[in-house]
Amino acid sequence: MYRIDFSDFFSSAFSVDCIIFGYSEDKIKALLIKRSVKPFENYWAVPGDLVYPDEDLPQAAERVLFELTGLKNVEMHQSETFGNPNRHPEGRVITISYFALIRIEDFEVKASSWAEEVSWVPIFDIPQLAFDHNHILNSTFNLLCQKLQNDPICFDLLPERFTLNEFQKLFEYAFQVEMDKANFRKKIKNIPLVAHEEKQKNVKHRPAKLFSFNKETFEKLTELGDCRFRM
Amino acid sequence: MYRIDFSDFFSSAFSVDCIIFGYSEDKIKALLIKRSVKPFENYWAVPGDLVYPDEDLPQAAERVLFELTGLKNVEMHQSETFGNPNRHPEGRVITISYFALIRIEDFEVKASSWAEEVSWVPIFDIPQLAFDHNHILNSTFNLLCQKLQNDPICFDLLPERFTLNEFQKLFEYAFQVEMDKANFRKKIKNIPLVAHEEKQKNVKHRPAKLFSFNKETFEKLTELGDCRFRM
DNA sequence: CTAATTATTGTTATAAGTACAATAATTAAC
DNA sequence: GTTAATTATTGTACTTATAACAATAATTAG
Repeated sequence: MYRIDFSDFFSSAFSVDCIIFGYSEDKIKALLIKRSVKPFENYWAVPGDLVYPDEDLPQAAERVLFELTGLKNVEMHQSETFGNPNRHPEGRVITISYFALIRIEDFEVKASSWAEEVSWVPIFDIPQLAFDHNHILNSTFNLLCQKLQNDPICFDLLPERFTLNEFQKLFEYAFQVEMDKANFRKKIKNIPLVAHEEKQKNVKHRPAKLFSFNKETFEKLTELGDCRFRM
Repeated sequence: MYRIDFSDFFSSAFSVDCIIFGYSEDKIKALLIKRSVKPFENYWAVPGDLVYPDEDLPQAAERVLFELTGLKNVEMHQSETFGNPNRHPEGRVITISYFALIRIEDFEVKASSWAEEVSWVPIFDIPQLAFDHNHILNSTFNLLCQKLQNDPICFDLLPERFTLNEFQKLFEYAFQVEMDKANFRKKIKNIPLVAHEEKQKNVKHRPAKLFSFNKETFEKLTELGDCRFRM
């Protein structure tokens, strides 16, 4: 027996918002779209849209991201849910935010559907966004920073082959600090990076060696207790 | 201009589920209720219910928790959102889970509304629960373990005055490991605990000194960079 | 007063973190 | 070629943290 009329509650909608992080030119960036529809027409926003009534949330996030930006095959992680009754001017819309980390250079983005433009914007240079998207983005970036400290997800942002300096500068940018090169190398020395013969190109100084990260190797070591990622 | 009929999407409901963690008898426990209504009548479950159409999510979590268990004035934190289209047998219900950490001995819980019974159950002895509540609870406990390692939230579970052994056993239980007493004390020596004259009572051996944790003191030190909680 | 029990503090060795210095490899200018 | 400029990489000395284990201290129960 139900205590109240169940159907009274079916008067809300859900959306997903996708925060896509990338890293280039020593900066962590987020993928934004320019809205061509009301409300907040012509505002920059995080890609997001309503979820179909029978659609699972991660699938919705993938679909919406693809429709607006052309991005597909990116691994999405849930971050936070925003449900203030007034957050959407047209009705009660609760939004579940998802985030992904991608290698900017491996993907091509292209505005489509009601997205007029797409752009990678450095996380510390975000303009005023539609809805409560500044709040959503900030909150998700904080979560990213948490995760950067406890899981080896930085390698999802770095190119497949990277220099130790690119690696270091990712953390310097995220936490807005300067780090000592020698000490950074000591700190990461138990992460099983693969060193390649190949070197950095097109630089006007001594080129740095390139490294890559193998997730499987890392996880094997972690299981044995021989390795733990902590920054 | 909208691209499709906006109102078509308003056909879902949402709920909040409240995971309340406590610590007693050297065990981390979760507060469960026994359902007296369908569906899943007579199953144990996490306290949770539908959100009113104009209600904010944290408020809904507080209200629902109070209605079912009599608990109030607990600080709720959002954890994760579960939206599988089939998770609720009666329709599309997306649930946002919240968790709180309380000192069991400071609160009284009492079943009410459609909760027939309430009980504190050790986290490693949870029975089969209603809906996808086992999944929700496990996932939230994992989140708790993450947070236990990076923030001084263990002191929300411990009594206001605690022994170093109670402190240690909280971590031993959470991570199911044994720790060396002497080394544990060294590890926590930069956490600014207040030592009291008062000692443990009603034990049949040398009583331990009681300590307490001052959040403000801790946060001042943290800002200065003199202190960082990591376990 | 003594045994039992747990609290608390020490010891030693090894590993990690910090600040700074030295050396190595490359390009560009001459 | 030789050299200056630039950045990569490695090293040194000192301080702190971690780990395994041992010793001492305070209390209760008898």
